[in-house]
Amino acid sequence: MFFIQWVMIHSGFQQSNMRSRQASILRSPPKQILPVTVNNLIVRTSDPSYYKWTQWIFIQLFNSWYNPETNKAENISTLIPKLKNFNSLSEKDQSDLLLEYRLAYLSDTMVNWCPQLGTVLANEEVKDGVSERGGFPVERKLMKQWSLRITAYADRLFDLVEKVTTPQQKKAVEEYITFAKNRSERERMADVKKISGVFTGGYVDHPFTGKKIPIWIGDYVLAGYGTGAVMAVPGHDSRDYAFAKHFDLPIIEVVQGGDLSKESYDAKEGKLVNSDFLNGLEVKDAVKKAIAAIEEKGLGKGKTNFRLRDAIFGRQRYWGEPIPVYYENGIPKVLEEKELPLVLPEVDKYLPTETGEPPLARAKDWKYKGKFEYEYSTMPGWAGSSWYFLRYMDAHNDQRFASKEAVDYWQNIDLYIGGAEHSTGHLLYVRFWTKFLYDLGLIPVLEPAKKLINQGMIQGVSSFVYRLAFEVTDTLAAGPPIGFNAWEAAFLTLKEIPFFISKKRLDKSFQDFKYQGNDLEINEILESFQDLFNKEIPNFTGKLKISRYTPIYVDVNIVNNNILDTKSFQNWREEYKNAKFLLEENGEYICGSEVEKMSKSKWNVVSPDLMVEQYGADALRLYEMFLGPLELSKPWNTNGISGVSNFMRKLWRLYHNGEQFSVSDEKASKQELKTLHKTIKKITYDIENFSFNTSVSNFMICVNELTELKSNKREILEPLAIVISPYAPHIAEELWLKLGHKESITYAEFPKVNEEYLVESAFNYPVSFNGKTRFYQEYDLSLSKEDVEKEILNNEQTQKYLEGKSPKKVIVVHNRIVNIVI
RNA sequence: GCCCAGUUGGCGGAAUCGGUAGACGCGCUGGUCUCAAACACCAGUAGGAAACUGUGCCGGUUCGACUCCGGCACUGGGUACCA
Repeated sequence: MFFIQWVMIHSGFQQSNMRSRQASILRSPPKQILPVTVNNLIVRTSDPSYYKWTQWIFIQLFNSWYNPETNKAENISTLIPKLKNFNSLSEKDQSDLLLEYRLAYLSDTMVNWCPQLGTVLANEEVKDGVSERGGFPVERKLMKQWSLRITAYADRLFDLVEKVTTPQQKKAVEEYITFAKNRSERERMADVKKISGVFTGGYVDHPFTGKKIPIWIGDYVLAGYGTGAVMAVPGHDSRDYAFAKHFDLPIIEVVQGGDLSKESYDAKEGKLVNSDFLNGLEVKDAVKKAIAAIEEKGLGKGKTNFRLRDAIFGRQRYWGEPIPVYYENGIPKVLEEKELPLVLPEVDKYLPTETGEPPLARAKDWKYKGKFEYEYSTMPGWAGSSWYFLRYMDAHNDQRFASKEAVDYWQNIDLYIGGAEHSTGHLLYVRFWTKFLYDLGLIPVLEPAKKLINQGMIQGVSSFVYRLAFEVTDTLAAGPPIGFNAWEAAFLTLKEIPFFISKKRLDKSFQDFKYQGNDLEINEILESFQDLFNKEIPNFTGKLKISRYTPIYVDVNIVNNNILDTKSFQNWREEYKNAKFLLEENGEYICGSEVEKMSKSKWNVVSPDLMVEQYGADALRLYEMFLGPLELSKPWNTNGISGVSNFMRKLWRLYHNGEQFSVSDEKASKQELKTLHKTIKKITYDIENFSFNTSVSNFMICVNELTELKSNKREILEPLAIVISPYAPHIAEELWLKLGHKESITYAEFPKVNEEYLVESAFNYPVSFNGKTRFYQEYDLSLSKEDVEKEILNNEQTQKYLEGKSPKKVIVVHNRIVNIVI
């Protein structure tokens, strides 16, 4: 099923870019890969008939608060009686007060504001304090933003005991609750080498020993961490340790196991020492006991702190669902259900206004009831995707997000497969919205999915070329003065003729982007470039100096095995048409490479379309599975696809004699049945365990064995087609029709294993000495453990390895292994 | 920095409960077919002459460790406005 989402533009000014991105998303994955296309189940979150309900859910969030007593979301009306003097407040004050409780609320949040672009930037769009696009300064700015009170659900998002969960989900939950802190703090944390800090002059009393402890401020401490308690463990935290060493502060060992004169002991394992009533306890127990003791003394209370922050819900972009809010005298109010959807208004440009308001502020006469301003920010990309699993259940309902019958019937997703990179954002919000809708009694489930698998991502292999930067020296000093034109030409040449150095040669001469030393290699480089240079400008007398190099992403489609096609490179971009290269001795230009996420900006995207054209959709499907475990990330490499393609040809041949379809109705042999049932057993196991890569291997083994047996029996080939159909649906369907069936193979029953065919009569024992396998010995399965032991000790080869000694111990694991300890 | 995952031949990977390391495929080498090439087919392919050694590194548990435990290194992902 397809899921088409908003495509956001990065920064307002690239509409054409936006169109191409949208197109590329529509194109991939190639729809032939999917066995079934259910056209009426396409869900577009950008379609008003869909986002009407996204807006509707937002209104429910606005109208709700989280009741800590019942531990669930409730309508805001149940809150009002609990608020003192609520009715005597002004309308504005009432609104402000309620906003402090609503699950969708306006708040002041810190954002990366770029005044020149007039927009808020993602952290990843900010590099070294300037915008990635355009290099404009970025400042941290406090902004009124719509936010969702996801923290109200922190306990429940983290609470794994709550009804449904799987180990995978637990893992995912842990990923959700990741560290939250703002950028400047992160930058300070990253800079751990610098140790700076100061004694404040103040002291605190130790709650248990009563000793006075001086308070220092360190740069590496997070401002938001903890709640006012003073904490430092110089013996057992490497940063605290470095800090204490630097300022010569006392370091007291409290956990045994390290050597504090040399380094900190950070491991949280070991017995406590120098800790009064905690001495002798393990760290875990000591923490519990210390918290209990603090509570007993009335000094504090144990509390679990979640590293979760409320989710900012407003975006200063055009492409997104309008937030169904208008302002009446500065008071935010939501639309009524019958007024939905609030559709995106037309604007002249997808740019912020001159005064820095979001693009929606450009819309002419876009006012609620003709007089009240709408909210100008839009919803983030994840808004629509936070509930689309529900819409699939009833995609065309215009009365409700999905009918009650549908949500009761379908419940939740059986299996959610998504990349780990989605865990933090998307999944967190889906689970939050699901719990919220459950609280309101709108859906019967607490979790969007019964099971969750984090599939690995197919990564790209980026290639780099290295451009050298030169300086011209001695232009005036050398010989007769050269004319202005020659001098200018030199600079133009440097600009217009980019010089690229091959990776291996680069590695010999450069470190950390800087040219190191004046070795032979680099002189050679200079000479060869000087030659090129002098050819370009005959009367040039200046000297070249290499200053540094810059790695540049190069389109992977013109690189093969790290070797650059230099001709194609020159044609790739106008600015490189005069490019010169310093090659390896064998005349090749070697590129640098790195494995990373596929991304247009990294020029490492390979499209599967070509693969489908060349090998077919089944081969691509099989190959993708064959690449490795579902949960592992790996770089996309098409080198092995011919293997699965060959396999499919062999499979086809089993059912054919030359061009002719040929399947016999003879009884299958024991051997053939064994091969078939072995395969059924393995594939059944693999499907249950999502181990699709080994399935493909086993189909190959099966087809190889059947080819060997020259098997073309219907009794074998018919079940085989069914077993393979989930993996290679197109070819299986075609074979199925040729086998004479009228109905699609999709409806055929999956064959069951018959263990009878798999029974063996003997086992070939690996015989090992001190754990090393030396030879094999076959024994009948009926032989008991004791008999095997007796037999093996009398074995001629055993005697050879024993060299006359008598074994200390003989271990026989029945039908598994023999190990003799000498 | 913090959180998560991974590291096995030339390459992708297999080994299901602690019990035969390298299944299957790619690549490579040699051969058959061909005037030749491609395709196809056959054989070999962790290293080493061998004894043996080998699953990122150091240590531990065990008769036995890719698998379990402790520590470390490196790579990838996330870190909240890419979705």
